[in-house]
This record gives sequence, C-alpha cells and structure tokens, in this order.
Amino acid sequence: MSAKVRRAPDDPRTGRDGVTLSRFCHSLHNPVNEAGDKDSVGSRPRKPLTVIGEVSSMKHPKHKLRCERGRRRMKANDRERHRMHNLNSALDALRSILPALPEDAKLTKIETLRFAHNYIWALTETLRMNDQYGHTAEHLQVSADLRSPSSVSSAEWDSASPAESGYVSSAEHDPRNSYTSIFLQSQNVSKH
DNA sequence: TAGGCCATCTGGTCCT
DNA sequence: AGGACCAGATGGCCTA
Repeated sequence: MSAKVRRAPDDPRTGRDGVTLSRFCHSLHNPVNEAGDKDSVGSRPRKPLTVIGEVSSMKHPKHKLRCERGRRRMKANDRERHRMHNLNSALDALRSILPALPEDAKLTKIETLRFAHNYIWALTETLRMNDQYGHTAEHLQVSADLRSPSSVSSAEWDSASPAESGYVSSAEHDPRNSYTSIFLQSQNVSKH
C-alpha cells in the first residue's frame, strides 16, 4: 500500500513566498546563486539572501521592473497554491461521501478518484438492475450494502474501471447476476 | 535506501 | 493584462 503523508499545518513548505520573492529578486542581481538552489527547505545550504526591501539597487528602474515581475510571480504562486488547496478540499469532500473506511486509511488522490469511479459505477449498475428486475428484498439489501460496505478495504475498492476490465459485458451477458455478484465482482477487477 | 505521495514553484498556454 | 489551468521539476516525509 502507499505511504500516507501526514504533513503538519506548520510545514515549512507552506507560505514560502517571502523567501521566494526575495530570492527571485536577489537572483536577478546574483545569477550565480540561482543554479542548484531551488528551495530554501532543501538540505543544501543557501547563501544569505537579500530581503526585498533591502535591495538598495531597487531604485534603478530596471531593477524595479524585475522585482515587479517577481511580485507577479509571487501572486501567481499564491493563486496556484490556493487553487491546489481548493482541489484538495474537493478531494476531501469526495472522500467524505465515499463509503466509510477504517479511520486511519485515508485514500490517496488517485485512490480516491478510482474508488469514486467504481462506486458510481456500482450504484449505476444497481439502479439499472432495479429498473430491469424490479425491487426485491435481496436487491434492497444489496443497495444498502453499496451505501455502506464497511467490510471492504480501500485496496479492494481502489481498482480500475469495471468496464475496462470487461466486467460490464459479462454482467450483461448473464442477466441472472444478482446485485451481490455485481458488487463483489466490481471489487475484484485488477488494479490499473 | 528506494519508491510512493505530496506540496510548492515555475513557465507556458489559453481564456476573459 | 491578468487569471486559470496545466505539466515538469524539485525536494521533504513516510513506509517497506
């Protein structure tokens, strides 16, 4: 299984723009410092950087323009960070409506997407079969299972599309398949 | 230690 | 012009 990254809220990699911008402006004045010096958090030592307000040569129009570019970059970084946070929030929301999993088993991004894909597929199949055969006690029970398959591990749910695996066609080929078998088979498709 | 996952930065492209 | 989106690069953290 994949490693689950647990990053503290005060992770040093958050909110680094102050450093970045100063480095950006600094590197424009000191191009040598740019090579191999991607991130201040890295293990490689970094030369002390000039804080943006302390760039004396900023008075020069050229340098002012360059740091204006740096400020735009900083704003773009901020937007990008915000955009990715929104994306992660959406993923969290998606995780929250998926069937319950063991508390410490947070799905990765790709697992969440695959899980959701399969879950939607299973629900769709349930509806389709309901339409086709009508409601019975067994069907309703399976529908309930679909809503809360607490006994299903994330690894079992995290699988490639049932349709891609050829499962759908086989299910259609044998209309006697119960919802239970559909549900179980949907979990047994191979990964990727 | 290698590999997986992740956050962030960055430059390019497209859209409004 | 500025923002949104995207993909590549980079480096940290964690687990096997």
